[in-house]
Amino acid sequence: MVPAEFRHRILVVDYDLAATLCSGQAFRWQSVGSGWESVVLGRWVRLDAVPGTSGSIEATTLEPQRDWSWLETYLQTGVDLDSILKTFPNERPLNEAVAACRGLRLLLQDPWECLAGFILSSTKQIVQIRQCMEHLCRRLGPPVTSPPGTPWGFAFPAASAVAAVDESVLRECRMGFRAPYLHGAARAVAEGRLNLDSLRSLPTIEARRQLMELHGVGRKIADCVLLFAYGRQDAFPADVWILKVLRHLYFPRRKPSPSRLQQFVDTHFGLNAGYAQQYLFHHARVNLGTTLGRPKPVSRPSSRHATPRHDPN
DNA sequence: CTCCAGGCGCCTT
DNA sequence: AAGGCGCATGGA
Repeated sequence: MVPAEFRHRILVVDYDLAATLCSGQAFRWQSVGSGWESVVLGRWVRLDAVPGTSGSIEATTLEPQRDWSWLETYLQTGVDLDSILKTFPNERPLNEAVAACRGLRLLLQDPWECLAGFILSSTKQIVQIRQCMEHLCRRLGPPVTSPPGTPWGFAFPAASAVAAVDESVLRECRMGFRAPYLHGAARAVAEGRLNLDSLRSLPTIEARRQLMELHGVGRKIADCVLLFAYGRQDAFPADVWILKVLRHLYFPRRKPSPSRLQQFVDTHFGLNAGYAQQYLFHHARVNLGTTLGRPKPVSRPSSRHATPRHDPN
C-alpha cells in the first residue's frame, strides 16, 4: 500500500539544492527524478526545487509533521547567504568560485551521523563512502516508512547500535581498516565518554580537541564535523584536495608546507572560512577537475531518466 | 592488470 | 617538526 504524503513549502533565496546536496558534505542524498531523497533524522524525506519566481523548496514526508523546524534547521534555509558572502576576502579565486556556485549552502547535520560518515571517508572516494553508509544503515539502522521500491529504507543507526555489534559486522559493511575507528567512536558515544550534545556549548578549540581524542579522528575529520554538524563556520577542513586547490590558486610558484597552508587558511578567509572552503572545494571539483590533475571526480546528478540504484546486498 | 581514493597513526630522521 | 608508509576495498 502506498503511504500518505505530507507536504511543506519552504521559501528560499539563493539556494542551489542540487549543489548543496551533492557537494560532499552529506552522503545519503540520492537524485530521484527531478528531486532528491534521503532519510534525515529518522524520517524519509523528498525535496524538490520548485521552479518559479522566487525560489522555494517543497518537502514531502510520509508521516505528518507537527512542525518542520527540524528540516529547516538541517537545510539552513533561514541563513542569509549574502551576509556570509560579504565577509569573504575580496580576491579573484574566491570570487570566481562564488560566481560559479551561487546558492551553494552548508547543511547542519546530525553530529553522530556526520562523525561516522567522515570517519569512513578517509582514503575513500565519495561513491564508496555512500555505499559504505548504506551497508551500515541496512545492517544496523531502524527501518523507516518509505515509498515502495526506494533504496532509502533505513535510518542511520544510533551509536549504541553500532557499539553493540562485533567489529566484524562493520567489516562486512566494507569499512576495512576504518572499522575499529568507527567502533571505537560508537563506544565512546554510547558509553558517554564523548557527549556529542555537550560539544554544542564548547568553544570550537575545545570541541575539536575532544573529537580528536577519538582514534581515527584527526584535524581534518574533526573540522568536517565542526563545520557540517555544529555550524562552526570558521572551521576549514583541509583535505588533500582542497590543499591542492589552494596551492594551485594562491601559491602557484611556491611550494608551501602543509602547516604554512593551514596558517594561511586560518588567517585569510575570515569568520566564514568554512563556507569559503565549500565554495572552493565544490567549484574545483565541478569545474577544475582536469586542470588539477584528476579526471572529473563528480558524477553529475543524473537526469530524470535515471533509475535509483539498489545495493547488491 | 595497476593505481589511488575528502586521512590517520605510527615510525623514522 | 617534518616526512614516509601501511592500512582495506573497489572504482577507474
